[in-house]
Amino acid sequence: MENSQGFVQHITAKSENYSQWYIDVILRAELADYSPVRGCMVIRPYGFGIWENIKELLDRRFKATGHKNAYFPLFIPESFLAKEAEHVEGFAPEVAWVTRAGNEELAEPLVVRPTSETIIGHMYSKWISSWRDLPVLINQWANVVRWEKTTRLFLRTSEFLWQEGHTCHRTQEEAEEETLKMLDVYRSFLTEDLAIPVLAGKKTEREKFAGAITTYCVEALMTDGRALQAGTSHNLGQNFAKVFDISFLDKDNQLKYVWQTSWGVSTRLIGGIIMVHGDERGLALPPRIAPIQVIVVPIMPPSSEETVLNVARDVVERLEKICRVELDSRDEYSPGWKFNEWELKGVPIRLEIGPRDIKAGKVVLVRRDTGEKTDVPMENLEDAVIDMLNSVQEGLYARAKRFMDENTHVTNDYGKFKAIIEEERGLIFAPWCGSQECEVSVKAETGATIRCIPMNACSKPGKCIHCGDDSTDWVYFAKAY
RNA sequence: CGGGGCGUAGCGUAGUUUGGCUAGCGCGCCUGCUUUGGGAGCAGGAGGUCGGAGGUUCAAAUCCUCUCGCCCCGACCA
Repeated sequence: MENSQGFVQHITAKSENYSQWYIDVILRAELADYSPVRGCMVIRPYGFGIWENIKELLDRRFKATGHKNAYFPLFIPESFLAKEAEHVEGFAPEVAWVTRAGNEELAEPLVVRPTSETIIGHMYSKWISSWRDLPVLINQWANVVRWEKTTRLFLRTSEFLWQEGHTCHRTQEEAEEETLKMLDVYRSFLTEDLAIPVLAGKKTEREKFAGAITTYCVEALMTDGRALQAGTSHNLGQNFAKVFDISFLDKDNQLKYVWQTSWGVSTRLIGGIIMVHGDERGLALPPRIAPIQVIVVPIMPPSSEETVLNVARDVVERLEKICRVELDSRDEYSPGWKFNEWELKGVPIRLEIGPRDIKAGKVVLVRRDTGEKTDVPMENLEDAVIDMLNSVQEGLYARAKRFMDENTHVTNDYGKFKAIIEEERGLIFAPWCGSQECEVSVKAETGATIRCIPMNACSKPGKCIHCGDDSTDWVYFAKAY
């Protein structure tokens, strides 16, 4: 496939077939590949590099808010999952079972964790006995398994990587505070590090986590106009504390149940990055999480090959101190080929250096988001690279924010609502009466769901988009992944 | 899980309707030479049990049955 500019030849045009474009980008940029096991994917080194950067930056934010990492088992006794009624109902259809080891049937079947509330709850009940043991602030980086009927690379796979935070608190207020704090960690992480603007809000009863009192979320808008749930933070109340008997003696000598939270983001974020920032040329990675931030492409005609390579190596050596840089000195590919390849892979900055530059004492920087080329004197190298990395990070965010703003519609006319969902998609901010009947009907009639009730509630009175009764909230609707 | 489509070399495909000898082409790959500022050129070369299993037939990529996987559109979920 060749687009009008004649650059990218190996990926489907984004404008023609978004789904195929998405898959092509992942496979061609070598982020991931299909595995021999249905619904499972292999995350290749370049894709895993993105995940490693996500982990590092998020982990730093978790540590800064007082959390510590731990690891709980992959296998959970069947009986645990069954203890919380809503929880088991929510997850039962998609759990994988281990019923046999070698030739022996297990006395109690084990489930492969779809999430770890239950086994962590069990452990917490052993560890907590006094108000002095609280709060417990633990996170785990792990894989989980949910047997999915329809899978899509990164967005929904039967096994995926994520982090799940699980905390216990002395009071309801403290748990709510933690839930919102971690939601804000996600919000700031997505906006600052992934350059993805989000809506932060609360899920409706229907959309909330199985077993939670309240689920908060960050929702992002993909460039095809569909919303993606990018992260969730749950206030679990005392639901799990009661069934796993996580209790403590409080200051007033009363035995009380703890108040819990859990929160998570997954490798799905990588799908979000692709669909928010990617373009006709392929991936475009925010510098903060790009495995390679600067790719150095030497232009080396045989006569000056040694000279150019030596200067290029010096440049790499200088840049290694301030960013993630690599040298592409492969001789078997032409410079033009490399330009396209690294653009497809979304590297934020390309640094070109050839005989002409060396003569002039400069290098050429090309930014991925705009394609703009800049000559930079050799002595300003570090400053220019740092400035440009920041500028690309901001540029990607600004572009994504503009897209989200331009694709957020406000209406209380159901006819218009249907037309928007049908024709242009995007987010629709509309009044809602609060009833599940209307929520379900809207979904059945348009395919759109309530993505969230925004945090800073809109107090403007309105009439429900569906039934016309007085609204309780203005909410965001969208078709979602 | 329902409806539709597709599996032929690493990738993209022709051939399948109407069975027939050695399965053709492009890209990529290997070797050599020339090249190098937006996917370089020439020459030579390697690579296939046609997704898998069974069946029909003198003969199967092609027909039949079953099965696995992927994609698209819906229903369900991070």
